[in-house]
Amino acid sequence: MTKARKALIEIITEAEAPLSAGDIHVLMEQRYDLATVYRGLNYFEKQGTVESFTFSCSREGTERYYYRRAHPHTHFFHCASCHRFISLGTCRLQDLEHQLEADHDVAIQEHTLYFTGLCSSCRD
Amino acid sequence: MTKARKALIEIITEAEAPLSAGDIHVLMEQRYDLATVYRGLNYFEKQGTVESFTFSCSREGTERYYYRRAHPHTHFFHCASCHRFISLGTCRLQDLEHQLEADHDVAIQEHTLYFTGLCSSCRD
DNA sequence: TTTGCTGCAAATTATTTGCATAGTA
DNA sequence: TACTATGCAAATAATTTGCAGCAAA
Repeated sequence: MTKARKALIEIITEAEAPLSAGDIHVLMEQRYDLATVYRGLNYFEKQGTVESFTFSCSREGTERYYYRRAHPHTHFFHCASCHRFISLGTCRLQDLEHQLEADHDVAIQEHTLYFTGLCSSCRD
Repeated sequence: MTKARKALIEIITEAEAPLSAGDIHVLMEQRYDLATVYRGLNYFEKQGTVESFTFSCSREGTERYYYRRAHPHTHFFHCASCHRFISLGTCRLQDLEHQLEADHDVAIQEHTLYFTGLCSSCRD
């Protein structure tokens, strides 16, 4: 475990919302190369410590966002106005997943789910 | 409505699975420029005729996949072995969405959901 | 010492855009 | 005719990779 990876996983663990590679690079005060950030993210994702989803937002463009994996894992809501992510607590898709497996004869291993809309502050 | 857009929406409408811009370009036998395909896709997505999600697959890399919007809309399962998309019928997230709106005080406008795993042929 | 990580720079790839031309209403 | 889409080529931007040097075990 190198300094760069320690810093990386610490930042992800303490973040309350998913972060892009660029976000993390900035939070590290650019002490490590962007390529190092990407390699670290891929490493942790392969380990299963981190998971990610690709998200498009008019302001930020399309980027991959990374967050610490929990069990059961978490999904996020993205506010289209203030562009913040809000954690929606633990995943509630188990029942649906089992129904879909039965109905369509597939074995589901993973899913990606996120929501967009307006948060309470931006709705008013 | 131009020829290029007619061809584009016809291909998407007849496809049983989401297609990438590259897929569509090939299905058009490259009669139209890739830039034209992208512009057409953005046009139809803004119209609400088409929707899309960004999907990463080891074989294909990260690409945006487009499909015809239905009401209620559809989600897809992607087989990690044969790399085919399977439609999972109409969306069953309404109840969960309302629960989440109540629990987290947000107004959900959209969601993105897809599953990965093994299809029945590849599971054996 | 040996293996694997990092920095740097360059490559890759999906997607977008500027501009002149062609097509549509 | 007037407006908008298309083709082509170049630009963007996120992410990956080769290679040489450095750090960790």
